[in-house]
Order: sequence, then structure tokens, then C-alpha cells
Amino acid sequence: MSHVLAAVAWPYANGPRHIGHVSGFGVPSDVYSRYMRMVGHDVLMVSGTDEHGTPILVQAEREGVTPRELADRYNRLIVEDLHVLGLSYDLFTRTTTRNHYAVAQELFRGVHRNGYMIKETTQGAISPSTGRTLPDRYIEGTCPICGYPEARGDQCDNCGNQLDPIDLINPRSRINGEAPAFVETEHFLLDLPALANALSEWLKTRTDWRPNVLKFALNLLDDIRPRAMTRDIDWGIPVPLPGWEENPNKRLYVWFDAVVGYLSAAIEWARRSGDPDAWKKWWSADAEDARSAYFMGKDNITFHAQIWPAELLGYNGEGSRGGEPGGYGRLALPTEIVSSEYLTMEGRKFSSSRSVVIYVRDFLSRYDADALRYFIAVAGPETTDTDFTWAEFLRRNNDELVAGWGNLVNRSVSMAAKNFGAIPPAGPLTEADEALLRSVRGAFDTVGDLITRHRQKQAINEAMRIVGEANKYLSDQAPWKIKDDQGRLGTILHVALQAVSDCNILLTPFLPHAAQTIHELLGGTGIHAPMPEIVEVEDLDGGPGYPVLTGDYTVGARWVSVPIVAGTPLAPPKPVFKKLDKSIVDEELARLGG
RNA sequence: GGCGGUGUAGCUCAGUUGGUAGAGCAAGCGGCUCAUAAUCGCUGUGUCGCCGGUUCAAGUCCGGCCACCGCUACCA
Repeated sequence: MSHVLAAVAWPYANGPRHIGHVSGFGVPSDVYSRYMRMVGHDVLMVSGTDEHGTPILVQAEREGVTPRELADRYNRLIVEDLHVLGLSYDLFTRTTTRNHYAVAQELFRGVHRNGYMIKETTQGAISPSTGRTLPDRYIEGTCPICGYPEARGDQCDNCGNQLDPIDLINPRSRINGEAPAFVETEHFLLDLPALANALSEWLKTRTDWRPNVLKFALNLLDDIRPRAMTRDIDWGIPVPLPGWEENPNKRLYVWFDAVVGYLSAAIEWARRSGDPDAWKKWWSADAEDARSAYFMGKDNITFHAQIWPAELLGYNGEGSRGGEPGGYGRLALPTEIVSSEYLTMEGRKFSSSRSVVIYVRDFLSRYDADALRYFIAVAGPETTDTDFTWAEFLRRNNDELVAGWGNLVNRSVSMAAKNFGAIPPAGPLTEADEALLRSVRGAFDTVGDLITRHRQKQAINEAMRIVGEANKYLSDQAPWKIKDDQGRLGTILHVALQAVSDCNILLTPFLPHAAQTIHELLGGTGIHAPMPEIVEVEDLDGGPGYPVLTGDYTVGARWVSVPIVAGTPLAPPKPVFKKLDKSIVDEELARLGG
């Protein structure tokens, strides 16, 4: 048994999340965590909403509320969505807790103390009316190269050239239209070049990552430069240094603090658990049996494969300037970066403004969580971009989930309930019986190994292939034709139900809601697949309260074939999955924007 | 422009270390009737994006080209 940290990307709280978001970080991290717990590892799955940064401010102004009110609203909404999906976070918190502020500031101080946070005067754009940093992408103007009138500050969408916002002709803020002011401003920069060697050495040891992630991370080292970790903004975490802390217009860069969330959430979890040091079992670089897997979409690779490891190396004092670990001790770098690709929507990029979108909330108001989980697991963007279409969702649901797995459960339990009213005992087994049971038992290793290696599509396909074998077994044995041999009839149904029970365990990480139902159909009691719950908590350090997602996941099924018990009463089953009508395709397409 | 990815049956996609191309769906035929008209069996089709190279042998390695997608580091 070892300690596994499942570090799940922090959804940004400027709006509701769509199914593309949860396909990247949500479902894969939950499948992994549930599996790891089932084989006996001590898993800590943490995340929360990311609530700082310019987009929160912009959205708050648009909605006429304070940033805090906006963050409160979307934090709660996102928590509810993830709850309904059944994502088994040990703690899903937020970046506006006092605990997070303290941890982020401690990281900053540690990196600064070791000399990896350097102060420089830089030129940057600010909004004259607010004094806030105006990020490049919020500036538009006429492209100095091609004359395109709506070029962005960082790049012209028309000619594709990279730009510097100061070169734009007639620059203006996309937020309020005013002309940005280019001013000299002091910031702290993370000295990435001083950490580059350490990063490089570390990356060289990461041989089992997905090749594109590793390659991307190594390429980043070629042109590595110091990067600002503070902003001129009044929404965020104060810079914890004399002369800066009191300045209301200097804050930590949102990405500096967001990735610290993986640590601060672990610390918050430990403090709430009653053992304030428990987080070290996952985080100490000296913990021999600890490993971590970070789950995110591909747009976040830079921050997880470079910025966050660099922050940790700086804090540990492991760059070219040396140094000493801070008060948290030497912290562990990521073991694995698991980056997914993108889901597209009916062939187009998700776009809230163009209504090319289906929000998690809306999806789950009309369809079951496991139907979405199944689609994401079997057809999601694991190693390449994939397309979500309603027609394909319907087909996967009806032909595979309902007709394959649901039907196997239903026909097996129905026959046993009708003929015996209970799980029948098994008599002598034939070669066909043994063959099916061998396949099913063997799948625990193959499916488990695939999940461990983050090949979840292949894993669920393998589990579904076993489901197919069991359906074929029933057709071959045709128990419904046996009229005068109760012993053989019972044996067949016993074998079939054993296969159902085992397949249910294999599918539990993917389909936890259905797994619980099927566990009960087979006469089981108690919790088979534990679910997260929303708990309203007080801030540990006197801030406002907030909802968190947490749960007790020490209970539930193990990753092992459990012999079913003859004589367990069975009732006629209700269908586990809902067959969808073809009409939903046109209905849903009509909801999309043109 | 730079970096990366993808391009395989009508559709969606698998194809670890190179050895005469696979699955599911869709289509057709047949079986079964326990099951949410669910299930089981049988039946095809492919210049594996294009050009060239290495090799006894390449979808699989190398070079070039084309198309599409993503990233390009102060948006998060």
C-alpha cells in the first residue's frame, strides 16, 4: 500500500463548467482514484475552484457583482455539478480560503528566501481607470503588420504574427474600451533559468509520461526566461513581503497561487481530519511510498510540468543558487502529469458565447451521470482530440451501455429471480463455465494495469469485452430452454451472476452509481461505491464559510473477485440504465447555437 | 513562423518492440425469445494522407510534402 495523491486541475470559477472540462480533468481523475482505493492504496484526491485573476474581475463587472460574490456563486455551482457526477474528492475546496492564502504566501516567501524570486522593473499595460494590470489578451488594436483592426495584444488572429501590445495601433481595452497605459511597474519574477538545470534533471527521470507531455516540457526549457509572479491587481493574494503586503494593488499572479492549491488543499484536508501533519504522507519528498498524479487538459501542461515544479524546487532550495527547504520541509515534485486532449462539440470548439456548449448542469438535468461518465471514459480525449456528438452519445448509451452491460445484468437477475428467487447454488462446472470465469477473473489484472497506466479507454473496452463474453455465454448455454434440470439451470445462472458481480466491480471506477444499484440488485447491502457529499464548513482561520466536497471512501468494494453466496434473495430487477429516444438528438442539436 | 499532435473500412476509432490489416456501429442473412425489440452467429469492403528511402519484410523506422487540430509561456 502506498500514498497516492490525485491532484486534479482547479476549475476556474468565472462560469459554469461544460462537459469538455470534466472530460479532461474530472472523470479520468475519479476513475484513477477510485481504482487506486479499491486496490488498497491510501488516496488523497484534492482540488477546488480557482477564483483569482482578471477574468473573474471582468465577469464580476459584467454581472454587476463583487468578485467575491461571483466566486461564491460559481464555486457553489461547480461543487454541485461535480457532486452529481460522483467525483470522489477527499477535499474540493477553493483558493479564497485563509488557509490557501497562508500556504501560498509561505511558498512565495520560501522561494523568495532562497533567491529564486527576483524583483525587476518591467513595462506593462494597465487600465488607467482602475490601475489594474491589463493582460495582453485583453488589449486589442490594429495590427501593425497586416492592418487587421481587431488584433489581440499577444497575437493577430488575421495574420498569425505574435505581437507586443505596445506596438498595436490605437490600442484599447477589450474590457471597457479605454486606451491602456504602458507604465513601468515592479514585479517579482520566478527565476526559471536558475531552476532550469534542476527541472531538466528531474524531467529526465520522468520516463513513463505520455510522450507529448514530456516532449513539450523539455522543449519549454530551451527558451526559458524569468516569469512574473505578481500583478497590478486588487483581487488576489497579497504579496507577503514588507512594503508589498500593505499595497492593495499588488497581488500574486493567479497561476502562482492556483497550483499551490494542490498543497494547500492537502493541508486543509489534514487540518480538518484532526491530524494536521497528515498531509506530509503524500507531500514529503522523503516519503518513500508516496506518488502523485496530476490530471488536466493539455492547455495546462506549462503550469504543471514547469511552473509548479519550479516553485517546488525553489522552495526546496534545489536550484543553481542552492538554499534550504522552508517550514513545510522538502516537498515532492509530481510523479506523473496526465494531460488529456480536447473534446469538441459536434465538430466545433466549445464556445459559451456562441452557444456551442452543453454545461454539466444541463446535461445532468436530462441524463444520468453514469451515461456521461461512460461516454467520456470510452470516447473521451485521452490521447487525441475527440468529438462529442449527440448521435454518438445516443448510440453509445443505447447500444453499449443499455444493450450490452445493462441487458446482461437484467437478463441474468431476471432469470434467477424468476426461477429461484435467490442466487442458485452451482453444481459441477463445465469447460464453458470455467472458461467464462477464467476470463472474468483475468480481467482484474488487465483492466487494473491499464487504469494504472492511464489507458482508461482501453481499460473500459476490455471490461466491456468481458461483458460481451458473458452475453455470449448465456446465449450459448440458453438456460431458458432447460425445463427439467434445475441443477444445470442453477449452475448456469450462478456462473452468469458471478460474472455480473465481477464485471460490476471492474466497472465500478467508471460507473459508480450503476455499480451501487447492481450491487443491490444482486442482494448486496451497504456501500459498494462511496459517493462524495457536500458539506458546509467554517473557514479554519476565521474567514467566511463555504461548501466543500468530501467523503469517506474507506468503505466499498475491493478490486477482487468476490464469490457470490447461494441463497441470497433476489427480486425481479428494474432496468439499471435508461434507453434514450432518438428524438433527443434533434432536440439537443436545436439547443446549440448556429 | 516555432513546437507538438492527427490523417487506417460508409461512420467512430484500436493497432506495445517492423513480419502478408483489426474492433464496434451501420447494411444483409440466419438463430433465439431469458432480457429495456435487448441477445447470439454468419457475410463484405480498405492503393493504412501523398512521394521517396532503409529492410528479406513498413500502417509500424528515416526524409520530404499536403490537409486538419492544438499550444506558442502575463487568458486561465
